[in-house]
Amino acid sequence: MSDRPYHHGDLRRAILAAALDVIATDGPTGLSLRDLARRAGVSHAAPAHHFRDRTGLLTAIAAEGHGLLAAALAEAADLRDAGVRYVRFAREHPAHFQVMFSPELLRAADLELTTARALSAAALTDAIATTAPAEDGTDARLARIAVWSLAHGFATLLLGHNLDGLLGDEDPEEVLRALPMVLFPSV
Amino acid sequence: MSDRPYHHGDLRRAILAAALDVIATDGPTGLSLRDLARRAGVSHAAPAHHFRDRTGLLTAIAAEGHGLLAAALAEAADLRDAGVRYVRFAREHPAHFQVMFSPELLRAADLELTTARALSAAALTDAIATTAPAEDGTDARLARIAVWSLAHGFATLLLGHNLDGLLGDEDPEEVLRALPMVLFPSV
DNA sequence: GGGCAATCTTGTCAGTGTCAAGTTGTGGCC
DNA sequence: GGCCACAACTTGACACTGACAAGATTGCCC
Repeated sequence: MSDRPYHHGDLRRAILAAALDVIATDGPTGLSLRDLARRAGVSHAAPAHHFRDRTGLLTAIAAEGHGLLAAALAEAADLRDAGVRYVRFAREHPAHFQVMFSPELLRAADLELTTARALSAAALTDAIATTAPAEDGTDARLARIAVWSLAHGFATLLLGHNLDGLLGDEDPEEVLRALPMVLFPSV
Repeated sequence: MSDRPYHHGDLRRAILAAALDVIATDGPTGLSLRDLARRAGVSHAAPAHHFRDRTGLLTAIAAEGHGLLAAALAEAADLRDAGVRYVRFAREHPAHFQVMFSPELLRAADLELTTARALSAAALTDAIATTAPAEDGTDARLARIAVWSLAHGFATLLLGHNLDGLLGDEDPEEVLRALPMVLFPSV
């Protein structure tokens, strides 16, 4: 309508960026395709061509997120480092993280999503396998559940500002590092 | 409009029940005030009188959830039991749990919500204080973060069906009980 | 029994997601 | 170089939603 060119250039990327921005502050609920279109300076139906659906857009974000997470976990030195990297990912990509674990917003059967998810899952499994072989009879499967649960819970509570009062001005990563030791003797 | 009486009787409770039903399967996104009104057999604007807003309805659910959680945690025998009860609460009240930790859907300043939240927080703190006094220099604050993170992460992943493949047919509560021991030696 | 407040209805408005059909630009193929 | 198929985008429409305003009904309390 204005003096903008008919073709945006990289509308897909622009929409994704705007969506991440909105989700990071207002959550997936605050997302409006028409609003994203306005921000990108295109008509209200333009996003549909790239993502088909609202669900399609969120699914694309989740898939991208799993790719980023897999890359982050691939460089983990040991198991504890994997946990730290997991939380760091959640803090650096809060929108991705939130969407990745909201299954009711995603197209579960999407191929791009399922392969990306398999990738990040494998990265976590690898991090565990390389660090702690089951010398003491510890099940690798249980180890994965334990590390994943601890890191995921910490990250989720952190993003939801549920730990603000508890952490004070401490570095969350340092606190996370200390948690396993705290956990064991007391239980 | 039909032969139903003008006054519903307990519309507030009916709307809440229907909302919990919808959220448990479709998440908070799938919630529609008009749909809830239809289910209860009232006009589309009736719910507003009890909850003011969509946000008001979700805030009421979150407050109720914190009350239920506080009651469940109050009976915890020890710290590990508190974790188990936390996860059990999440499984028995998935809609409450989901809404309670979606701050962007809630009216943060709501009095009923903040007092209920303080109640559940106190219950968790109590469970920790009674069980594990800081004999070995362990910070109670860290213990709370640790137990909360582990239980919260486990519950969240469980509800999101992220552990289905890992758990098999095992009892989630038993697996959770084993996690702290798994966690310590390997990290 | 009369009024009054709580409860519920009807009507309306702007905003949204999605679909269908048309327009405009681009790259490739001869 | 010209043409054509296809991708990218627009316009228009429809049903649905949350929210608001104003009116109707009901039960309760003095």
